[in-house]
Amino acid sequence: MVVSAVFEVLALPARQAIVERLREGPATVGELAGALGLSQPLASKHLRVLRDCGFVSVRADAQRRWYELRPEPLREVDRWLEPYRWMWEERLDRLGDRLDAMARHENEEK
Amino acid sequence: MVVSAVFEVLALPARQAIVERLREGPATVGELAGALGLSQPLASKHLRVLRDCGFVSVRADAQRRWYELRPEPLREVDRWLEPYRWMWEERLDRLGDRLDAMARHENEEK
DNA sequence: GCGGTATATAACCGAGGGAGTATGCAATGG
DNA sequence: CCATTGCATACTCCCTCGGTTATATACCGC
Repeated sequence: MVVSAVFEVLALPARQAIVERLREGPATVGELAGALGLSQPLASKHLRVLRDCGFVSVRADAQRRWYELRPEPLREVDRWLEPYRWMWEERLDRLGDRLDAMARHENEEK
Repeated sequence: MVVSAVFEVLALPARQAIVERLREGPATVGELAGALGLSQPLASKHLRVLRDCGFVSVRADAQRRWYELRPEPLREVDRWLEPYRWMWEERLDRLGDRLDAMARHENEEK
């Protein structure tokens, strides 16, 4: 999965809203459509895109489909962002601090 | 600046490539176009979009225009990502044992 | 000045994709 | 069984936007 595809998915406010709503927990198509003011087919279409990109997983329950948020695509964005963080995290503005951060990262990875 | 607009900018591989190239330091339009295989007008148009969204700033030097990466939009993405990080980061030790255990349980179910 | 360079912008075109409508289909519960 | 519910898909319309071409503007060296 290329990260630009992830950005493309999030570029649409409707899809971003779905992702944000799913942070609260799994939801069905009808719930999402109702909460976000989308028609049911449109919600289904967006969810299809989200599913194809790994943003969500589906679980069937009778006629209902429970969509759940998956971490991987957002994690990819997080990783893509990594080499830019020095631009706003002032703890790294000195060379010594960079090494310090690397050491901390090692520890955090357990 | 809405974060979905930031995502929209990065959704295009060409613009994402410009951003990545500018991580190495400022560059002129011609340099960027040459390095990324874009026509000059296209590079200018993408840079216009990037400028309108605060991704880059420009400095005039004779006929040259030096474009430089600005942190703010990417920082916005970083902030937007914040409430999702618990999904893949294990650093929940500060939230108490109960939440920590719940998160671990979630991960193991995958 | 004049040619050459570097960039921005306008005009135009074509494809892609978001949104609506209609339909198909499976599972449900009465 | 049959009407209803919940969802997915096909089809269509149409507008946005990426990309090319052409042109305008500003600045340099000579």
